[in-house]
Amino acid sequence: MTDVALPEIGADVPPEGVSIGEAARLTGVGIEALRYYEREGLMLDPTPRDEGGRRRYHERDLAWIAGLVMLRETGMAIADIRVIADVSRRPGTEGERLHLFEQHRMRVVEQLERTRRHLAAIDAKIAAYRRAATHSDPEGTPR
Amino acid sequence: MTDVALPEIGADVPPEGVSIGEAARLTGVGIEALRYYEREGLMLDPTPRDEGGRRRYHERDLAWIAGLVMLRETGMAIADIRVIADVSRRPGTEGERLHLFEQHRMRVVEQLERTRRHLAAIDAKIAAYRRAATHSDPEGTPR
DNA sequence: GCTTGACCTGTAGTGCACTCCAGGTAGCAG
DNA sequence: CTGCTACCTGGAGTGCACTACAGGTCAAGC
Repeated sequence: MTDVALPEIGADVPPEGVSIGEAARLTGVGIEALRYYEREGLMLDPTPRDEGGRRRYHERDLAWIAGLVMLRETGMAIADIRVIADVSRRPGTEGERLHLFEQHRMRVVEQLERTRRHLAAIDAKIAAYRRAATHSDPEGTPR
Repeated sequence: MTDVALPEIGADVPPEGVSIGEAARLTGVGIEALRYYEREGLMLDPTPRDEGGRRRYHERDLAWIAGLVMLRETGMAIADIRVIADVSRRPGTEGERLHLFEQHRMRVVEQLERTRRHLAAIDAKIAAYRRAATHSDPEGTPR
């Protein structure tokens, strides 16, 4: 699993940019998905092309994609990410963007707490099975 | 918290059980999804019926459904839950079940860490936007 | 000059997890 | 008896996020 933090990719991106294949490798996203994201308007601008019409991803593009990954993996839908991309394209919308991120943050925190509770339940189940395994305990054995 | 093995619903379930509508309300799952889960073999047994052929959910059924919700919300696929349901139906498979839960636990922990890192990234973005908002800082402003 | 590989576009297909629908039954209120 | 509501079945439909494919271009290596 590629470790994609945020703005930084952790690899040197040449000033002429990288190919879509390289971008896929660096971000962990997959070529088809990168084109799909672009089609869906998730990129800030259409990715610039070389003379032959092939996409060239620059450092800021990769950083943005890392942000997309972050939003996707925290459960934001493509349509909602598009909203963020749309406002991010327009200057003077910093307050709006802040609001969107704050909103999303709340959902992520909620989700995190929920998952933590579920993890505790899993731990309880594991503990019960361990007890059942060691001193074969017919009562505490869960289904 | 009385029973460690079976998670609690937090409502009294009458001994004759509850209807599917009530079960949906209590578990938060939705009538169609409950029938779907049963069709897909996620329930331990086919839900018992009353004289008229309508499903009656008892406490242990609701507890099991709560477990399904927990597994689903931690990202386990229906097919994988079916595997758990299948082994849980067969006696003497406690070791196998333990293994399945331990495996899932690892994935959940990984997911949790990933989400925590994403949350930190979101916080960083929010902080940057806040800085940009207060003392209009053209450089540190993120996209 | 030919092949290979990576890329391109536009469109179709896939997998998953539900969700809806048509057409029917059972029990209860008025 | 007549609605009305909640439930039933089998099967079709939906929404989402990709993913695959057909048919083509282009640059580099042999």
